[in-house]
Amino acid sequence: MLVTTNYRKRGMGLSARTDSTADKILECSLDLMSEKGYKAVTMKEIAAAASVSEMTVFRTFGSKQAILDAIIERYLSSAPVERIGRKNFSYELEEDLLMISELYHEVLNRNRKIYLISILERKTMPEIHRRLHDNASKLLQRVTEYFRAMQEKGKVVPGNPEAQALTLMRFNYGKFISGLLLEGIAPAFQDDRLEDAVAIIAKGLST
Amino acid sequence: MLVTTNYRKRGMGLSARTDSTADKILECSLDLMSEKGYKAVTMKEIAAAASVSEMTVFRTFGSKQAILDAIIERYLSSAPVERIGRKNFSYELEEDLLMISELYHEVLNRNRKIYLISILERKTMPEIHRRLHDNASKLLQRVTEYFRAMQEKGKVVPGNPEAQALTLMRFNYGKFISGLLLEGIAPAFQDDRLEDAVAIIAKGLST
DNA sequence: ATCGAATGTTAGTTAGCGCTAACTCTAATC
DNA sequence: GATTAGAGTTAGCGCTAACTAACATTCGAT
Repeated sequence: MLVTTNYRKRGMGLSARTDSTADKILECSLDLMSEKGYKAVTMKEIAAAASVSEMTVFRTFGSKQAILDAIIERYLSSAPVERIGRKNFSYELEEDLLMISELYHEVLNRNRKIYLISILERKTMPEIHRRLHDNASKLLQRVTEYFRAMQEKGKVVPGNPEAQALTLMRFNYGKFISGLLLEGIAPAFQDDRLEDAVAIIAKGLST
Repeated sequence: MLVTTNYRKRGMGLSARTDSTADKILECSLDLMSEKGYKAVTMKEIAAAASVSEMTVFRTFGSKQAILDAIIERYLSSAPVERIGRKNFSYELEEDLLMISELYHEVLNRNRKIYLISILERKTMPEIHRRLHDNASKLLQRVTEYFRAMQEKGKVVPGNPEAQALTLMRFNYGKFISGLLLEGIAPAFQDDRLEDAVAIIAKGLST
């Protein structure tokens, strides 16, 4: 009851005061939770990581769950999928596919840690995962439309445009996730250029 | 000290008795841990899921960690990567890439739940993740060799063969993981044929 | 210099979890 | 029929984590 914590009070208000304490706590919590999962992170750990007393964490956010909520609200940016529109296409296949892929990786990387949390907590808090997925679906739709248009122009091989879009996007997703999950476990590949892979896929799709 | 649990005693012995109790516990633990992560699963839950008393779980495995160990030992099959050898290739590009992709998916799906655990616990127990990764690396090596050979035959476009192999494998990985993580969250795509995507990639790689 | 807000410190409470102990029940084996 | 192994029941120990309360300290703005 009346759990209007300090954080909420400020968060709702005109605020915009620096409040680096809450920031630090959020960032450290994001780091920890994306590594070990919500349940496995303790308030003590969070406090220590943020170089703050445990009490401060409770005073600032009120509860552990509230921290996660704040993280989502703050860091899960409804990515710039909108930036892909007809206007941006050059209708040069390879060029466009590279642009799309780069944008997708930008989105994925921006939400890197959120993605990890969403994977770890996909069963306990499916909303997070669903929100990210919805975003990806929108992007897939746009790319599908693009392929449909390109087929009409005779610049892309006939076929189910959604399947074509999926081929491209799944490659990109696979590249992203494998990199994400292998961080600190295996060394990254050298000479791992996105352009090369996109060129292969573009060639496979061109007429 | 002297923690030779019942399980170990039996596991080491000539055993092979049905022992459906231990089996049930292991299976249910695998399900639960692959959904929520090791830490978030309780012994009570496991016992309930296996329709067994909590004591039985402790008597059978001795500890929670021992259950995870048993799961790994039992279910993490060092996959049939070996089944890909020069012998199996037809050196018809599309045909071979499909065969490779199907095999890869078979391996991934066999270890489905283990994969999930390895993702969830990649920071707390990196060995699991590393073992799976090593396996994938071997497969990647074989595929890389294949592309090198095909380049020599003039059947594949010149270029870094590892990059070419990565393009194929990452697509497959992306397809697998997205399906895995979206289980129960989003509906699967209809008309989602592996052959179509492989055909695109094969075309992109062919001379 | 004073006041007040933000933070620290300390000492709890509560609840759940991993795990143990001791006893009971059941059913197949000898 | 007695033995025994597998499983259940109950009680509880020790610990840790989330969270609370009360008091102390710091420090910048007035």
